[in-house]
Amino acid sequence: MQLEEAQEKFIQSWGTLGSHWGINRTMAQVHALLLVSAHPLSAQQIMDALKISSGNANMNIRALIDWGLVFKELKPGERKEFFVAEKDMWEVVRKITIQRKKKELEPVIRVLNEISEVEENSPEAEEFVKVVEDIRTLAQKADSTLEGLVKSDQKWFVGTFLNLIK
Amino acid sequence: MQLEEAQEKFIQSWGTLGSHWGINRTMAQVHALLLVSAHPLSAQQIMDALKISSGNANMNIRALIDWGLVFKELKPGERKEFFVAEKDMWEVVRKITIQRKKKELEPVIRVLNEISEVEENSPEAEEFVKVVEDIRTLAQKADSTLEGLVKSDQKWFVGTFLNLIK
DNA sequence: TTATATTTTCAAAACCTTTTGAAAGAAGTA
DNA sequence: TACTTCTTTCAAAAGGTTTTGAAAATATAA
Repeated sequence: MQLEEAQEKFIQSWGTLGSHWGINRTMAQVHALLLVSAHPLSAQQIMDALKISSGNANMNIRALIDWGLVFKELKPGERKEFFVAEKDMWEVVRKITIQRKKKELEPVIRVLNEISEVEENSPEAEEFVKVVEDIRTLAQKADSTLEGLVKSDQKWFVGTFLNLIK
Repeated sequence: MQLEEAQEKFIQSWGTLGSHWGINRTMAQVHALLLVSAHPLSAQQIMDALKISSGNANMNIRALIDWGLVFKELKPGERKEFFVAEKDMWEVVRKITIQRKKKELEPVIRVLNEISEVEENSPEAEEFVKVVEDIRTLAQKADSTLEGLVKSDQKWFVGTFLNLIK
């Protein structure tokens, strides 16, 4: 397979994966493009490569920067900005985990805490509390696990931790 | 807080979480409704409770059954079908993991395997292969981890495993 | 068989998210 | 200052997904 074809496939595939992961398709494609680029790219180059508008490019580049997945790079003498991707995949996983934990898991845990204080004055209410407590336990465990993952380093995770689970 | 208000909040919250997890909002709400119902519900009761159409209810109930998150229950003497949710949260997590692994992770791994066979006849191609290999390693580790999670039982996971990561 | 209850299908409508591109803004240059 | 280049904004358009509800299909009972 030739390089260009492989890059194309990678960008498409990463875009699809991203769209299942709270990262929109284009955002993931921009990230993929920067991942496989040997050099930093300008907004214009990204627009051309992915055939997207300036507004779209700008919006998604900014979002990627917010997530910490892409960095600005200024070249001396050049007015325009260039962009590079975070290439350490462990960092990428960590940063996506941080965002999703904050946006998804934490709000649910807050609601679960709230509603587990329902008055247990009927069999239905007792049953309800049981279900909610069960979910809350699991959600808090998941939260700790992700917190641990975010804090751990890759060597330990891949080297030690994964051997335990298999 | 009163039971009804708490149930309402739970259903909304579960719906929001679901929509970030490859389960559409209504599908997650149906699941939530069944989770907090003390008794099996008919399609009509689900339609009334969530104020959704018959088509919508039917479609999402069927999807939940496909995922193994909801079961049909037939009552003697009753023509209509009743539905109950899988209430073991560990099973719920397992079943969602199975689906998402199959639909998202596995296809990406297939593409990564394919494109890592690109001809390494330039520095760009070598760089590309390095990035792809890196991702492939992580993806395969993630796959093993999830496979392990799917096969492990909750007691071990929550009791032993989680203490290691904190 | 016919009548009735229930489930399923699917095209159209509603809804939500993403993308576009023109215009405005910002920043450097002459 | 005015000019050029690049970035950002945002209302409208496009695109995608979900929902509706009438009609068709299915199942049971009489």
